[in-house]
Amino acid sequence: MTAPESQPAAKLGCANCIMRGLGLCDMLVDMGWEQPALGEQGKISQHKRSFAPRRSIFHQNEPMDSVPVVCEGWAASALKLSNGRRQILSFLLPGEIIACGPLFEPRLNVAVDAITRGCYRLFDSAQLKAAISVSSAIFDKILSACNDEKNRADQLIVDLGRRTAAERVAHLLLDIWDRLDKSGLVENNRIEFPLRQTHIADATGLTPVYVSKLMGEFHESGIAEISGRALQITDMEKLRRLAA
Amino acid sequence: MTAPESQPAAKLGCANCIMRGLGLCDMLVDMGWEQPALGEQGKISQHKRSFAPRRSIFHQNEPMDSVPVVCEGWAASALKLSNGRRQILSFLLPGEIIACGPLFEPRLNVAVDAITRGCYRLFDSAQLKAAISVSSAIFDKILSACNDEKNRADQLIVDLGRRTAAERVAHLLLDIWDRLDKSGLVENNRIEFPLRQTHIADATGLTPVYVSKLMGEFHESGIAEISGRALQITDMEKLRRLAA
DNA sequence: CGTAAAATTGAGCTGTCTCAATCAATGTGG
DNA sequence: CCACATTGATTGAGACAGCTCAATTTTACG
Repeated sequence: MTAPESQPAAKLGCANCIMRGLGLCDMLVDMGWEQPALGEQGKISQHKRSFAPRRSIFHQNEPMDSVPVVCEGWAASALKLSNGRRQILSFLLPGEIIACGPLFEPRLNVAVDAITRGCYRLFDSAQLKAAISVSSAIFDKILSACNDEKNRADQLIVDLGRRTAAERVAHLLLDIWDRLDKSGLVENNRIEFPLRQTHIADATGLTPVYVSKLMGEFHESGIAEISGRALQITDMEKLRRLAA
Repeated sequence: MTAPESQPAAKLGCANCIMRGLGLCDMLVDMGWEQPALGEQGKISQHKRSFAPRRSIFHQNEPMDSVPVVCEGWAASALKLSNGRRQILSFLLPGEIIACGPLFEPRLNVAVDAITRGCYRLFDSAQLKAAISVSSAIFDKILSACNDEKNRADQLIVDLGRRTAAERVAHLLLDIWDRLDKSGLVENNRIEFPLRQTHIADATGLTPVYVSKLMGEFHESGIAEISGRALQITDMEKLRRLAA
């Protein structure tokens, strides 16, 4: 399925990213990706595809020669084990690079699952690399995005290795909260929050059943609550203290 | 303390790395780091420092404007929590880059602790970046080293989130085994193995006490054994099966 | 409105931790 | 080269955080 695309939509047709001031799309616009220096026409070829909720978007180790970026909707990158278990590595919010891996090797090292409906774009790896070596601004932007990816991975490692279940969940909620906050998506102390408890469990190394119990406790003690498709943090200070 | 350095020692004075065919030092030699194109004199400035066993080498978030590389000895990169717990992110073997972080931000995002005695070198970040943008071979080598870092982090995340204690330990042993094997450092089915059980515990998110019990079981069932400063794998197939 | 997906609840179990004591190994100074 | 000091490993008893299984209710969605 290809989403309808009527107008140029802020050059890249990635209006959403630009609106939200996030990530790669607007970077490529800002950084002059249209310069003739960058190749024939100066265009970095990119395709737009949409995805349906709960569907698999990419399989683990799928061959891939471009860098995928979420434009709308939420997704998760994960690794899957032979016994059917999965570990979510990170939640992918609109505007975020799904994985930098394909810049350096010809495949995607993770699986990507859709959470909501949405769409993504593919930026050709070779052309991106060319752009990187031409513009030191693009170099910095893209590579520090990879670096952020690594830093978040490290944080998750500490969480899983050395924190209790409650701390991990608290951390996850705050992480997502803060990311959306930066894009001005907090309204009335609430954020859109389409994650199911299964997602939280797979991201924190816990069981859905136990996540349910923890969220129940969070609710009881007036810390935070998920309902509808939204998360409300009712006692931020307590939550931050909990996350240590 | 600065280690004595009598001869040029294979250009970079990093004979050990070169001998073992590992990592950054020999890359810089191979890739023509001496080309005049790379700057005044074409030299990437680098300093050599030694470290004592069990000492802290770098503190978390220490300001840093160069990329550190282990030349001799073993070290570990870790994150530390306020409650005194630590999570080891990776073990650093001779020739390996300690962290790519300083290429992209002016500080080291992790703590680094020595395991054995040894030494490391610092390569100036700015000069490295210049080298990267000049040579696409250096670009590929360094950035795919960062990419490997990320891939290993992802593996660790799955381990901590979705595997049992025994599986994690098995994985760790095999990981180190395979890395040393690639450098031809397996002799008589044994490798040098200077890790204490505390290190294994901090890397796997377990307790030293429990690691001791697991290693006891591994020994009992003829799978693997640590003694002296060496690891011997007595039933590789069983161990690999255990690691799933 | 009906069906599938998600959340909740309770009972019982187990993997891993804590605490504490002991023993072995390693390193240090006299 | 020995005696001591320090660091690391082992063992056992008991506790508990988080899991499994299974039944039930709630929510989401075509």
